[in-house]
Amino acid sequence: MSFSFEITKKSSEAPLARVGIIHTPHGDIHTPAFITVGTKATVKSLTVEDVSNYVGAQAVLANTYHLYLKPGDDLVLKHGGFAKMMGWSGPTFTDSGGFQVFSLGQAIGHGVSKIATSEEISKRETKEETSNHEKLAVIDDDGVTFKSIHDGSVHRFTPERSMQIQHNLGADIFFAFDECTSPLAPIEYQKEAIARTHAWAKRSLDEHKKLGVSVATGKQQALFGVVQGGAYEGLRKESATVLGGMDFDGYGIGGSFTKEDMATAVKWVNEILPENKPRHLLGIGEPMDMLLAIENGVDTFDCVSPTRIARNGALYTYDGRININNNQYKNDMSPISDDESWYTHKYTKAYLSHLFHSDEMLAATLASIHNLKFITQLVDDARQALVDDKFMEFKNSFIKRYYKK
RNA sequence: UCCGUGGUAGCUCAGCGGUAGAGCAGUUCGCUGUUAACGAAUUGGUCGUAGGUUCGAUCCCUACCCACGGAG
Repeated sequence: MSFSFEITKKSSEAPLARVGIIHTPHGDIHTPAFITVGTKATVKSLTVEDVSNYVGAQAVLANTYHLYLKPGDDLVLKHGGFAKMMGWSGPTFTDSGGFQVFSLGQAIGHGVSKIATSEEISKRETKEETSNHEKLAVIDDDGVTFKSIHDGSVHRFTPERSMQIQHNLGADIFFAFDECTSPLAPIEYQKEAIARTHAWAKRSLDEHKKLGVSVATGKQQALFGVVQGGAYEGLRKESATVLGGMDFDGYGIGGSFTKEDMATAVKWVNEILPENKPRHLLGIGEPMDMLLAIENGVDTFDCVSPTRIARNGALYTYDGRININNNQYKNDMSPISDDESWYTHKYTKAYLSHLFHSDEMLAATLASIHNLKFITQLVDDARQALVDDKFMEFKNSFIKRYYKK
């Protein structure tokens, strides 16, 4: 089976929202779907059985930069791709390394997130000057020079190189090499950056066509272009128009956003992108953000948040986020999750609290299973609500309960 | 019984004439295409007890109590 996308239902309530199926050589993805992140070919602290049986994940996303450095894409290739290496038989994605352009470049050392509040953006000058940290990613028009996070060795990524590595990694769906910009970058810089990203998109596409099927899997891979443009309407629309005109199999919506109106930026883009191709919102995974994005036509998501905050003791619940490390849970005999069908129903909050306070590895595992299940289930439920023409009701009741203060 | 060393935050310890600090633990917050089992903030102490010297003692002196080591 090769790659294709079919829309099985358009929402009667929101003009951009839809339900669909992404067909890949390794199975179908029912959309909207949350894609679990496994950066280094592992969903941190979980086995693939946890990921499929307890989380119910449909697909896994790994990272080009990290696997290229360790263990090396040649070694991943020897396994027949990263999915085989990690024992995952379902659909897979790889990110291109474009996010590391930001996270190891502008972001490093001064705690800038790709999502900034409008207040932070208005104070951008003061924040940008505090760059006493050496950048590990330096951009030029042809590509990016990275310094390894492991040993400082120098590595060169170009669109072509990213494609070659991703062909070795063998994901069903992979992304063009792009430049993820800082939300604090001024519009002049964002303009330069999307010009680069568009040129790199074309080069990515050309190289992918030249390479043919994945050497790792022998399967045809689907390439998604990545829309940039930050929080600027004109740039987002321009990027969607330019990339939408290229022959990609689908689209990633990447880059930085303003916290308060991410959904607006998604809407600008999705009104322009070809309707019949899937849209992946890169690196977004907070409940509210996802629901608004689904409403505005996003099909898939990936995000490190569920697993990262899990390892640090934060859990999603339908009544909002909790920190299981808090004193009140030491004696809380209620189950981690209320739903009896969830794996984490069998354990008490007091037990998980104990595991965290004792620095036990199982703490990360149970918390990660729980958070991934929560987020995956949320998107699955949203999909069902779309099918049932009850999306707005579903969204509003979830938000009312989750964000009540 | 004698000699020695030491008793400072819950723990391990630093400080040494001007009424105290660190790390960890504790408490709380933050993490959105993973440089993250990470980062940040913050609560804890009449410095073993009782005297003495001194303008002033956690610090110097004496006695006592406790712990550890050595001798017997």
